[in-house]
Amino acid sequence: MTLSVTDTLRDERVAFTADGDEVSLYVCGLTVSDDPHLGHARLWVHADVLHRWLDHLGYDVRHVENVTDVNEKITARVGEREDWHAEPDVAETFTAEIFEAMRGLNLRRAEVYPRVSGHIPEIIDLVESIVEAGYAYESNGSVYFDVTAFENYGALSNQEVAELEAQGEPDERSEKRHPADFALWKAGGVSEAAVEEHRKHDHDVALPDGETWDSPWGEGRPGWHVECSAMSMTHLGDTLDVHMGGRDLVFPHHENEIAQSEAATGETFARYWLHAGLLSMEGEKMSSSIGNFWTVPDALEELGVNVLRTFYAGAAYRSEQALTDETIAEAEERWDRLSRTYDRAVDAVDSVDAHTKAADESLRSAVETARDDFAAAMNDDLNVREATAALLALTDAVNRHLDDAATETSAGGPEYDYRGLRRAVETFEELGEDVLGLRFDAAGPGVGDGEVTLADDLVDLVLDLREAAREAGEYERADELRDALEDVGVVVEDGPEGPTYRFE
RNA sequence: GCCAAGGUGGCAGAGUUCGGUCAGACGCAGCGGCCUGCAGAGCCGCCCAACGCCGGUUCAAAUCCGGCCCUUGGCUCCA
Repeated sequence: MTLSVTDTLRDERVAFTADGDEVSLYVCGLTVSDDPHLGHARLWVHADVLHRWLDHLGYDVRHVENVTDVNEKITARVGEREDWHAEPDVAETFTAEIFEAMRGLNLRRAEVYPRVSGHIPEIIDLVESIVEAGYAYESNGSVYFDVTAFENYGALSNQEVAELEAQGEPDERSEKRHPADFALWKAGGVSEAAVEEHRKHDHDVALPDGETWDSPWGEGRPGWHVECSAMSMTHLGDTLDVHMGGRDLVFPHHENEIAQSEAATGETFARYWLHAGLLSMEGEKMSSSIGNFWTVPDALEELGVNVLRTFYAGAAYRSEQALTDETIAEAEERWDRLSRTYDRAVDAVDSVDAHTKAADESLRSAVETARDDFAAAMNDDLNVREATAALLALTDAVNRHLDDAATETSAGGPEYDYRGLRRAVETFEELGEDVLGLRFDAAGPGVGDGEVTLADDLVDLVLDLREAAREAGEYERADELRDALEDVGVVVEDGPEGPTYRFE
């Protein structure tokens, strides 16, 4: 059983292979001009799950994710805050924010997060190589890629060069030989028009023109597309294994990356192109420019990392996914079900009855089935919903076993299948935590982890009073206590072994 | 206009690579039962129900081919 993925360039499902144990993964990262939102997080999480699954399969993953910190949208925000004196100040603010968001999402760290501002010499070298190879030309201090010179231009997005319309700003189009040629190096600073266009608020600061760097063609700024080529080849070599990004980047960004990189090296740029579907909200894609977005910090605060990641695991990476109240509610239910069952199983394994030897063959075979189904689903183009379904099927078996063990017990307490339960717990941890990136140990949103001791004691105190009332048949009094606890966010559930509670 | 991705039950969402094992999973919502003092959680069952439309290939099509309609994305910054 091997991993297969959907490759955009070949436009089909293909078997994934790597030379040796190492896999290079490049994820098209963010332009740090705004808060990261749940659309960005969707790509991050799916890339993270791929990273984790490759780890699980025994590969050594070399993961690189760029940070675009040179961009006219960033320049446009200079002066919006008092400490934003220049482009790097704005970039620094949002870079810090995305790193924090990534930590909150429980993402495996990339090996390196290269920044454009730290790779200007590499970018200039790459542009020079492209010019020398005859695929680019200088015009008024700018350098443009000649799309007619690159035979396979359009292969990724299935477009004919003749059909393509002009790219770039109107004032640079006259410098191009073909309207679809795109800038590798732009002369001068950011144009006033570009800053005006991206400016969100009126403020008094004079229009900034952004950072510029010296180059063989004079002062200027790198083109957007060439940055990714330069940074990925710098850190991962001429050919990388997996290039991942949002579907909205297929054209022109990724098309141009292929053209630039392969023009310069003559080598295949990326062996597999994976594109994540977009996240929609109210029928449109979630987008900073449309304004229909939910920021990652806000969503983490409100839902927690587990509900979010369960939500993302509800649809395949390459599909579109809708964010609605219903789909969020579904994710909450799915996560609750997983975590409640996990907690029950852990409690049983840790209980004084854990040493009992009763073997439940249906539990044990359910665990192995879940593991097989999970792996099959992941290998099938990272079908995370099917993989989650395998874990949910396991919750059925675990709960059934726990129910049976509790009811069929004779004198000495429930008879758990210790080995079976332990294997189930390990399965939740290996597949749910290590692969899907869930955190069974993490408290829900709004509840700190380290400070529950006093709260626990107080809840226990109230529950003791309630149990006394129940034993005395004073159910009205008992229900009052339960309602009072619920009012402060403690949900009480009676079970065969007495009441349990959880914080909401 | 050109390119791409889609259109599957009340919702959401797999399946299309390799036509039959699929008018199927998982889940949400809903209904019934067990359990419970009640509730919740859990378990069991139900949900008579859907493959955008038209045509074609085939013994057989959600899956392949052709045409059409609709949605979303890209062609300008975009994960």
